[in-house]
Amino acid sequence: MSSTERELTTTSYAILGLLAARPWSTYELAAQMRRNLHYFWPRAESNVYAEPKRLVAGGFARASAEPVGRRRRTVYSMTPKGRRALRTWLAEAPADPRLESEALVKLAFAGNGTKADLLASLRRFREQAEARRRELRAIFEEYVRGEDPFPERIHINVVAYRLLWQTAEVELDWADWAIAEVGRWRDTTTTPKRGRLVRVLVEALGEHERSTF
Amino acid sequence: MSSTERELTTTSYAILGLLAARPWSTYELAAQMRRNLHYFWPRAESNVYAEPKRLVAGGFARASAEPVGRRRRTVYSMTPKGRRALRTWLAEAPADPRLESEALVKLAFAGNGTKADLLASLRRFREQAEARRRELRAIFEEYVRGEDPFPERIHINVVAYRLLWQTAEVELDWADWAIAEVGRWRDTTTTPKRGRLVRVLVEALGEHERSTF
DNA sequence: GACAGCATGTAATGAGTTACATGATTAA
DNA sequence: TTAATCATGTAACTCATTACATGCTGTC
Repeated sequence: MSSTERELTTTSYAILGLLAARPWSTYELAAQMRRNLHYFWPRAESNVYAEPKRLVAGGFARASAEPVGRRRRTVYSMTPKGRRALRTWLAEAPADPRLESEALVKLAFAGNGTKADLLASLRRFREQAEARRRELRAIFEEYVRGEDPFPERIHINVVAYRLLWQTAEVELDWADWAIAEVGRWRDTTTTPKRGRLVRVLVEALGEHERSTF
Repeated sequence: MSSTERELTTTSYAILGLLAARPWSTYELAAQMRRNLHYFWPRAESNVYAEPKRLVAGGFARASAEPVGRRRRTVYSMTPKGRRALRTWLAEAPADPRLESEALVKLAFAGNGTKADLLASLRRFREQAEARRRELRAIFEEYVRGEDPFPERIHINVVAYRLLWQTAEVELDWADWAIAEVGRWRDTTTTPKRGRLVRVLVEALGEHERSTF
């Protein structure tokens, strides 16, 4: 409890959250991060090896080394202090979400490149969204078939996955529309009829009015 | 062109993209990043002060110092090398997008906290989405009134903003639904009727089938 | 017995963040 | 003339990434 103790990061709490269910080896933690958290808290694997060490240093987790042949495998488990920290953190307001999309940056500055480049970038965006939707669908089907690995967490997972699914849907639909729209342009710098573009915005706003009021 | 030259990051290209339009002072760059890029490439302001220096070091931009009272103000502009680099980058495939949502991490591990905590977190998520929608609506209305500051970029901005808007909409709708759903739970750990939860997933899938096939 | 892929890490480096500092300008 | 806020940065720190390394295990 020294005052020099570092603050835990969201990544710390993500690991703690996993440890709250049961002890995990680092590799299992990495696999689990890749399978699920990766959609809303992506981190490189090496981080998943580093973070538990920090948790142990702070007294939030315990490490036990099991030999596997000539190598060691470290299995981490949670301490009461870790559990308290997790509970406290869950009561705090979440930070603002953060989206990083290189495809949108490229779109924003597309005027400095060719129309073909922009279309290729949008198509890539579309593929990424479609890949995500495919992965989510596979998970959904596990649930429908009753083969989900953590049935006691289904209520939480359904809520979370629903957002991810709908986001992927919106991105896909948008990508199709955007590709068609850009396809109508002469090039990336010539502005098409302003009236039509403004109408797109008004329609977007309008859909909302209908659905909320 | 020394081989020790560092690679440019997406942030570098974002700044280059702005410089492609005209010279900017660092403060203006920061303001512009805050106003627009922030939605899909959020960066701390200090970064916006550091990045142009790296661009200058690499020969991608030029800095000119203008005194303002006893202080200096640095104005950056683009070099031909910078313009070439930007064009080349636009032709490359965009990296995978990346979403970081602490609210979703808290949802994923909500079983370790109270229902009240989870609801508070979801409400915060909702507020964040609503704030974003409000900001976007204000920008939209500028366009509708014909008061947008860069009318020559309207075709690009309309495409980009439409995605941001629809994403905000989905998040809002989801948040409302999620708050209602969690409201029906006894607590964060008791699993409600599995059948109903699975139906939610099936319906999500179903909406898609209808709209695409 | 070799090869692919799974499992388990370490090291170096750097982009980005937070925190701090202070001059200029405007409104009250 | 304050006070607030706009404008303009610097410094320290660290989380996270990329790149590397190597043991284990099943299979052909």
